[in-house]
Amino acid sequence: MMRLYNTLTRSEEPFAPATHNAVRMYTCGLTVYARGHIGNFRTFVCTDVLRRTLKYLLGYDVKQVMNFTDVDDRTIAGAEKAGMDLRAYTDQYIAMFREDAQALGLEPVEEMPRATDEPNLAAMAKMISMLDRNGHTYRSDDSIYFKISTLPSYGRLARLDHEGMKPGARVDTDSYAKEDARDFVLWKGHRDGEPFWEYPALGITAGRPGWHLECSAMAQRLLGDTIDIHAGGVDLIFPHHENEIAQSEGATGKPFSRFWVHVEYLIVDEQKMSKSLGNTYTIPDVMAKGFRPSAVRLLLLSAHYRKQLNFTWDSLAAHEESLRRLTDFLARLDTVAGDGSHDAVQSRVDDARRAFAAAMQDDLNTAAALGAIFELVRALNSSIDAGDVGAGDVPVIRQAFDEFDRVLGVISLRRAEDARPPVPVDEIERLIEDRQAARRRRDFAAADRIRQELAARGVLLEDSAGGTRWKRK
RNA sequence: GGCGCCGUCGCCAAGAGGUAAGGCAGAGGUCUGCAAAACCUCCACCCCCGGUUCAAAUCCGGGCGGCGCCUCCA
Repeated sequence: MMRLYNTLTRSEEPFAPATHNAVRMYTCGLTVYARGHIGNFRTFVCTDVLRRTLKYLLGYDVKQVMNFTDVDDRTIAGAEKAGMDLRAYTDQYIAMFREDAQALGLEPVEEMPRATDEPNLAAMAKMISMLDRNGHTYRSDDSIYFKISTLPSYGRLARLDHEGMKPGARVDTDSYAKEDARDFVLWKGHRDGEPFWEYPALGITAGRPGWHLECSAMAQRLLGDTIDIHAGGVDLIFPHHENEIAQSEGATGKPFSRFWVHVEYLIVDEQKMSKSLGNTYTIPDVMAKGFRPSAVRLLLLSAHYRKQLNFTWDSLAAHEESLRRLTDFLARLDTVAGDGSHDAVQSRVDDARRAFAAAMQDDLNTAAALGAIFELVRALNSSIDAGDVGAGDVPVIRQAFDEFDRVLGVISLRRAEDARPPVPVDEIERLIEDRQAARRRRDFAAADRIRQELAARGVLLEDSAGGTRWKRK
């Protein structure tokens, strides 16, 4: 059974879904007022690996919801500034998210709801009316607030004591009128020029949803009252997730999420990467510097998800190299010539599979899992050199790597990139032919020239006994 | 003022009582027309000081240093 750290209890706990074999998982997605940066994507890559571990390693069915926040102060301000309709404005960033998600090999999740989709707004309105009925709300200045004092368990996730945040704590200076500074808004009263919705039958006058409400409502609508895992970045623990719990549990009286999983920050130059600090890099930024998304994915998985990871260009370059080691090894399997199969190889592969699975089940220890893979690579490279690997072993080895990669999703990603080299494949193949002819007539100057020209265009050639292979730089 | 995390080789990073995985970089070697790849060898008393223990990178106490949350934020 997998062990997973639960922020709610601040400890690792054995994880299994509450019902049957199906995991219901919600991930807080992106607010679509700008292109997501690789810090945002750290969370999404980690939750993707969690999802894949649950699915492919543990055999659960996974139903995952990841939302887009497409109505809030920033999206509204951005749309206004751009002179665009809110929906059209946020569409752009959703499209970019999808591009980047694909580039990083994120497996599509089952649902990607937007806050402003009508069924979601209706669900939010319904949730407010449930909170009304349970006495958790009040109205002020056309807005609707959640009254924290009505919910004694408030602050349990973030471990905040109700009185604790006094001197030095910055107080929310929201211009909406609240009875208590710590109360939060469920529904913001309509202001000129802003989009609004209303549900008079439920006593909800013109306005728009507060940020926290959408996640509670959409999670409930699409996954049910109690879900198995709720995930997001550590920065969401407070106030976002705390408030989600207040809303959902205040409305239903049932526990909202059994596990809370939080991914630590990606930092850059020893500071958190965030849009407000202006130190962000996006996938296009990374590609413009000549790096590939697969290397970003590997970098993001190179450290445990609950530890801060300091992003540097040097470490991205290092991961480009280590990924190359992996793909070089897999390419080498094609050249294995010997016959038969070997027990020693099989058991070495089994050891690695066990180590990999154990690491992933140990609170998603991707760094240790990668260690197991690289140890296997060296052992098998060594065995190949010694002639101790036969053609009969190759499928077993490939199967193991397929298994690793279904979970980590990095090798297949790199292979997809490799399949689109900067020089057309038929041209590469023709040049290899030309070069082989030159080598046969021992015209090494001509052969080297061809290799250098291709290298300058981003394609490397490697000679071996079995022939010449090419790869992307 | 309150709460929390972290400090392991030049860089990245596992390990969480039994004597330091892995990747990148580096040095020497084998192989090769050359190059690349690959392999072999080399490359760490785990921030400091105390304590507990037969045994501590791992536990406890105290320092020092870094980061984060309590405000919008993945």
